[in-house]
Amino acid sequence: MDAVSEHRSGCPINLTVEILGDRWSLLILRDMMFGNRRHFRELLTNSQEGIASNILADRLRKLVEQGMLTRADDPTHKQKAIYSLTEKAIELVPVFAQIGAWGSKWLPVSEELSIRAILLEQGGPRMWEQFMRELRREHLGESAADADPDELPVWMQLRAGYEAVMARKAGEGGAGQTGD
Amino acid sequence: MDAVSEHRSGCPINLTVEILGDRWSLLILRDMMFGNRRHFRELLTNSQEGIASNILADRLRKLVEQGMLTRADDPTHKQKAIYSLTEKAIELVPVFAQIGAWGSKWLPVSEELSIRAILLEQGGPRMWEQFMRELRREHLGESAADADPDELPVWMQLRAGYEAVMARKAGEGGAGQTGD
DNA sequence: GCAACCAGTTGCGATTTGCAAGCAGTTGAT
DNA sequence: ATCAACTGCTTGCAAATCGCAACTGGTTGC
Repeated sequence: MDAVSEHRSGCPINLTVEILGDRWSLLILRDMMFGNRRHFRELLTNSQEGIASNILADRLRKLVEQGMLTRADDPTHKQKAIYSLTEKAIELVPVFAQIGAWGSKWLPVSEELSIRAILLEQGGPRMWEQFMRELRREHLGESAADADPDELPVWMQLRAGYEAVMARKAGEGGAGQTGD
Repeated sequence: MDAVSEHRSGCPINLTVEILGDRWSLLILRDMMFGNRRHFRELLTNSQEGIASNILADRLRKLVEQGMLTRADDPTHKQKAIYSLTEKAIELVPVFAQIGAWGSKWLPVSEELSIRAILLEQGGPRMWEQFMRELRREHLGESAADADPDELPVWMQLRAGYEAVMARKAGEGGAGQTGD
C-alpha cells in the first residue's frame, strides 16, 4: 500500500476491506465515535475488547495514514495527543448503523451494548445525519449553526438508552455497574 | 469461538468484526451476492483479488459454521458443491450497500467496479429489499409470488449498468473486455 | 483411455498477532 | 525537590495466520 498504490482491485468493497478489514480498526473508530475517546490511553484502557498497546499504536498510525484520523498535540499536556475523526471517517456512520443493526439481529449481543445500535437503527437516516453533524462539530470544529435546538443530541439519546438498560438490569437483581 | 462462545465482547460491531473482520470473508460474500458464484472453482478463478485455494476453503468452512452459507451437493456432478447464502447473509445487503457507497465516494475505485455500488445506493432501501427478495428466490428457493412483474430485476439493472460502462470505455479508445 | 475439471489439502516461509515488559519523558501533589 | 502516577508509545518474543505453489483422489466428457 505505498504511493504506487498496490491495491488488489478497484472494487469499493475490496478497497474498504483493505483499510478496515481487520480485527481492530473498526472497533477503534467505534470507540471514538460512540464512546468519545480521543486519547491513546482512553482507547487502550477503556477498550471493551482489550486491545494491546502495540496494536493500538499501529492501527492509529495506519488510520492517520489513510486519512481516517488526524493527530494533534493536546495544549493542556505536552505528552498527550488528541485524535480526531475526519469527514471520511464520520461518513462511516451509516455503515456502523447498518452493521450494528445486522449484528443486533443475528449475533449473540448483550442488551446494554446493543441498545445504542438499535436506537440508531430506529432513528434512521435522519438521526444518522444529525449524529454526523454532532461529530463534525466535535471533531472538525464546525459551528453549531445548523443545530436544531428542539432536538435532543443523538449522543445524549444513546447514552440515555444505555443508562436506562443498565438501571433496569440493576433493579432486576444483578449488581449493576455504571460506566461507558 | 467454540460452543462455550469465547467472544471479546457482546457489542454488535465487535461480534460482526469477529465473523467478517478479515481480508476475505466479505469478498466471498460479495462474489456470491453480486457475481452469482456458487461453486468453489468459480469463486477461486473468477476472484478479482486472487484468493488462494486454501484460504477460500478455510473461509467457506467458517462461513458455513457461522450460518452465513450452506453447502449442498450438486445433483448434476458428484464432485461439485453448491454454496448458498442464508437469510442471515442475505440481510447483509444494506451493509454492502452502505460500504459500497462509502468506498465509491472515498476510495480510488475503478469506474466499472463501482457502478453497481452507485446504482445500489441510488436505488435506496426499496431496491435493496427487491434485491434481497431475488437472492431469497435464488438461494433459499422461495417462490416468486411476491415479485413485481413490472420492475426489472435488480441483478439485471446492475449488469446493465456495468455493461454500459464497459461499452463506453471500449468505445472511448482502450480495448474493452467483457466478463463479470 | 485420457485430458480436463472437481473440491479441496499439504508444506513451508513470511507476515501478523497478542502478551508482557519497558521507556523517556511530563504532571501534580506533597 | 521528590516521587508516584500518567503520557504515548516501543521492544522482545512466541504463537497464530497468511499466501504461494504444488499436489491429491476422484469425476466427467470426449
